[in-house]
Amino acid sequence: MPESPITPRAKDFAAWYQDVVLQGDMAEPAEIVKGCMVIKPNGYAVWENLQRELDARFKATGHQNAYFPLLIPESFLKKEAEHVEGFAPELAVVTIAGGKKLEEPYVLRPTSETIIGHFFAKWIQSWRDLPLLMNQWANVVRWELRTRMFLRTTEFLWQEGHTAHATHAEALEEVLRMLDVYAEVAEDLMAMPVIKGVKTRGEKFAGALSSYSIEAMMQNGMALQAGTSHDLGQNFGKAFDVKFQNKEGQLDYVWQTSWGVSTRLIGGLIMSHSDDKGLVLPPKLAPVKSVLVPIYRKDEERGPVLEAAHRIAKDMGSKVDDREGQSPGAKFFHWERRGVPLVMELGPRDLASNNIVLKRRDNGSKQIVPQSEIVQKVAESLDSMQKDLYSAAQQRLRDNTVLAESIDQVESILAESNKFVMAHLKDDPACDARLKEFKATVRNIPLKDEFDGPGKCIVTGEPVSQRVVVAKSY
RNA sequence: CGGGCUGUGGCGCAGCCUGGCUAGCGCGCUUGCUUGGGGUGCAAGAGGUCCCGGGUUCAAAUCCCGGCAGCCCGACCA
Repeated sequence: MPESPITPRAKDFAAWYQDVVLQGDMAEPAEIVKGCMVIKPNGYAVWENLQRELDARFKATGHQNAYFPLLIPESFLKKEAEHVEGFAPELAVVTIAGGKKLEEPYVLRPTSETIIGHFFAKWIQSWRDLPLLMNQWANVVRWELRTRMFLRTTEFLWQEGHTAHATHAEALEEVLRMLDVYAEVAEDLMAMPVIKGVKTRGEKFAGALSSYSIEAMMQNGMALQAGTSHDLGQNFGKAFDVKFQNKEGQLDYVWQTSWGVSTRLIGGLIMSHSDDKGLVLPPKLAPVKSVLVPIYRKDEERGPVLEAAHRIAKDMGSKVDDREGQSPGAKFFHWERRGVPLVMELGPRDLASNNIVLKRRDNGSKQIVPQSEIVQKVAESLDSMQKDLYSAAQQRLRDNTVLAESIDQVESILAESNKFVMAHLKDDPACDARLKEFKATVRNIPLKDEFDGPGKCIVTGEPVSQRVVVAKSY
C-alpha cells in the first residue's frame, strides 16, 4: 500500500512532490540532474498540450514563430545597462570552445531580448515593417542558486514573444493583450485562477519600463508567478539602434514588448490540483482523458468483456487498459496516480445489465451509467470536472485572501499561514525591502481593484490608489 | 557563500554509536503458477567498487584523517 501521504498544504512542493508524485516509475513527469530538469513523456505530454494551445492563440493574434541562437555574444548583453546588471549574477558563460580560449565569450541565453534586438535593427526600416510580432519556443539558462523541480531549474523550456511597435500606446496594448492570453489559458485550460497586475518597480524585468504578471495561488497558499508581459519602452530600441522612419518621414526608435511563460506552468498545474494520491490533471490538458479498465474472472468472460470494452472505448476515443497479468485494482491506482480524469470499469456484471461504471479523479465519485449514454456522460463529466477544479481553486483563492491595515498586521498574518494579503503599499523599492524582512513580496498591483480603492501606504503613510497583493512566493 | 543533514543493488532505507557470521529489509524488476468489481498470493531468480583516497587493526560499511558529491534551510530568481 502507498505510505502515509502528506498534503501539498502541509509541506512545501518539493517534499510533497517527492513523496507523492514520484513513485519510482513513469508516473513521474520529470526528474532533476544537477539542477537541470529531465522532462519525461508523462510531463512532456502536458507541456505539448499547453504549447499547442498557446501557439494557436499567438498565431490568432498575428504572431509568427522564429528561432534565435542559444549562444549570445557577451557584448550584446552589455548594451542595455539595466538588463546586464539584472542578469549578470545568473549568467552561464562559454569562455573556451574548440579547445581554445575565445576572444569574446558567449553567454547561454537567459532570455533573448538582446540578440533579437540586434536582428530587429537589421529587419526594421519603415513604419511599414511594424508591428513586428514574433515568438520563439526555446530553452534558456539561468544559473539560480537554488533549484526546485519545475519551478526553478537551471535550464528551462519556455516561449518568449518579442514585438516591435511604432507607438507606445500600441506596444502597451500588445503587453496587455498577451497578458490576457496567459490569463485565459491559465484559467480556462489549467483551471488555475490568476490575478493580473503590474509588478512594482523593484520587481520588474531588468530593462523594462514596466512588467505585468499573472499570479496564482498554490494549495499551500504561496504565490506562483505564472507568466509575465513586459513593456520594454524604447530601452532596447535605443540600445540596439532599432530605428524606423515614421509616416512623417522622421526616424524614431521602436517600442518593444516581450512576454513569456515556461514549463513552470506544469509545476503550477500540479500544485494547484494534485492531491495525496498523485496527479490531478484538468480534462482540457490531460494527455489521456479517460481509461477503460476491463474486468474479467474467467477465460470465457475475457473475450466478450474485451470486445465490449474496445467497442465502447472506440466511440469516445478512450484508452482500454487491457494489460494482462495486472489486477483491476492495480490498474485503478496506476491511472489515478497519473491524474487521468475519468476511469471506467466494465465487467461481466455490467455486460449483463448493459451498464458501465464511471469514476472521476478529482472527487472520487462513482456512478453507474447505461452503456448507451456513456459517450455523452463522459463528455459531461469531463466538462464538469474542469469547471469544478476551477471553482475549487477559485474558492481557495478567495478563502485565503485577506485585508491588512498595517505592516505589523501583514507580518503577523503571514507568520501564521500563507495568504494573499491585500494592503495599501507604495510602489517603492524601500517598501519592497520592508516586506522582505519577513520574506514576503509584492506579487503585483492588480489591474482590477476588487477592494476599497485608495488608502494610505502602510509603510510610508503616503496616499496610494489601491491595495497590492503581498504574499510569500516560490 | 553561511547553517544543518546524508552518501549502502533501479528507488526508499536499516546496519555504524559498541569493528567480527555469507551485508539485510521494503518497493520495483524477471520467470512460473495463482488471482482478478480498488495495490492478489505463493515460489524461484537477477541485481552491490557499502561515495573516493589514506590510516588504525589479526579483521573496517562500522573507528580516525583528508577529499568529493548530493539534499534541506537562507541570500539570488520565471
